[in-house]
Amino acid sequence: MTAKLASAKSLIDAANPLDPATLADLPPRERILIASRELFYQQGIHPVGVEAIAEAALTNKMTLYRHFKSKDELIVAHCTQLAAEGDAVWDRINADNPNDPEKRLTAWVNHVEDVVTNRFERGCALANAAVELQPHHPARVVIETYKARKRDQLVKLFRAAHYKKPEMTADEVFLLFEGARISIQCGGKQMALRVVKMLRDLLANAPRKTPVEKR
Amino acid sequence: MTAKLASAKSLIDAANPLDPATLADLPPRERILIASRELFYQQGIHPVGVEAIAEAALTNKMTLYRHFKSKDELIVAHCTQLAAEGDAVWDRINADNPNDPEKRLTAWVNHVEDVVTNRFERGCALANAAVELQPHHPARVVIETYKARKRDQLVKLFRAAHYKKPEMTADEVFLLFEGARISIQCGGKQMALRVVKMLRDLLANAPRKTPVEKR
DNA sequence: AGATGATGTTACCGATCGGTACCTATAGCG
DNA sequence: CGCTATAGGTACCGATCGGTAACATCATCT
Repeated sequence: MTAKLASAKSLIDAANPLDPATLADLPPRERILIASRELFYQQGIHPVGVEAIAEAALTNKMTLYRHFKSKDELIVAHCTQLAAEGDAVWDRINADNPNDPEKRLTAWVNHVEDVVTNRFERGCALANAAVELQPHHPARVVIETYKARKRDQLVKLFRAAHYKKPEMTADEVFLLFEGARISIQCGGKQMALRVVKMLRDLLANAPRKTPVEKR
Repeated sequence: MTAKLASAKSLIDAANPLDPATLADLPPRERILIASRELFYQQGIHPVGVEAIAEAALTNKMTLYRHFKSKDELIVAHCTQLAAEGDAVWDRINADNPNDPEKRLTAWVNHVEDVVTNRFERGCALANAAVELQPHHPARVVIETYKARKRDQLVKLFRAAHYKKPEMTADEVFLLFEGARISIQCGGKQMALRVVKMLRDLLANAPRKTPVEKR
């Protein structure tokens, strides 16, 4: 058990989502999506068969195909679910820090710290899916619009915080985060951890229109 | 044809590597590795069968298995080849700019510009492979040592150029590049292009031990 | 010419894949 | 009770996968 327990309030539940007790009372479609998220993330999309997903979801292949016309459609639903969860994290950051771009930014960095330290040993599930899926796969547009939305949200936040170059700063922050998550899988766990300090330095030192009072 | 022709001297040949005339006089093992590089990059590793590789290499499955004991061993050789090619690019940058860390840095950024603009629509082939392969796959260590070597080479270069924080600056540059390449596949082509300006700004503005004269 | 080793060709194996047909069991509801 | 819709179970299909056996072909070297 390397992860510190209760290190910081996390924005994502960490209980084993494949625990039978956790799944028991959920409808089949939700169980299938939970199982997909777990298996796809751990093993990738192509190596995981629909039968394995059905078993992990405590059901069978026929029920799976009653809810999803094909594996490709399941993949789209899976990516849509991941995007919705990412949006929910962002919404919660905003709701917890109403009308305060400054605190929202630091809350987002804290979330990044949580992500690269305690969770997601295989990086960003949506980026991984984009790597595995051909450019014409219908799930790709879900991923691309999600990533574009994340970047735009960061731009607006930096603009609200009166940074001089909100687009530029958002792009830097965005790319550093993406780079850190892909590097986790390329052995750069230590480097991925250093991204948190980089982000905090960047937020503190990037030029602003009006200087911010020290806290 | 969007790519500018002869935009800048590229460090990588761009001729179609699967052209029969290109392959004709090469020994089977090299043809197989060339075909693997192309097919694995365009379609990913898992979706590409050994038969398809053999056909693209103008040979057959038996000859492939005479040179590689298994598909996994071929994958390892494929990743080793990619790492060697990446090292060759770096060596050439160094050889073209002897004993001049400053010019080496700008040459490296020019290479990055070439990569994100004219080539590699599917990002870094080694990072993609890491995404597809399970953590225990023997090719993963090849990828991880390569990525660590790249980062260390950047650190040494920034140290030679008398940057105040060579590790920190190298990490930033490395993560920005990695983030840009993974973002290419997530629809962020435009953002990936902006990474060049970020890198040039970063090189120009990161603190140094001794200021550099204007050119 | 003869021998040798690498390569090309075809056919095949067992396993697994995505997807479907068919039937049973169960739960809600009148 | 009986009706209906959903879910579980089993068996199966055609296609493809990684990998192998056996044989034909070819170039090379002595």
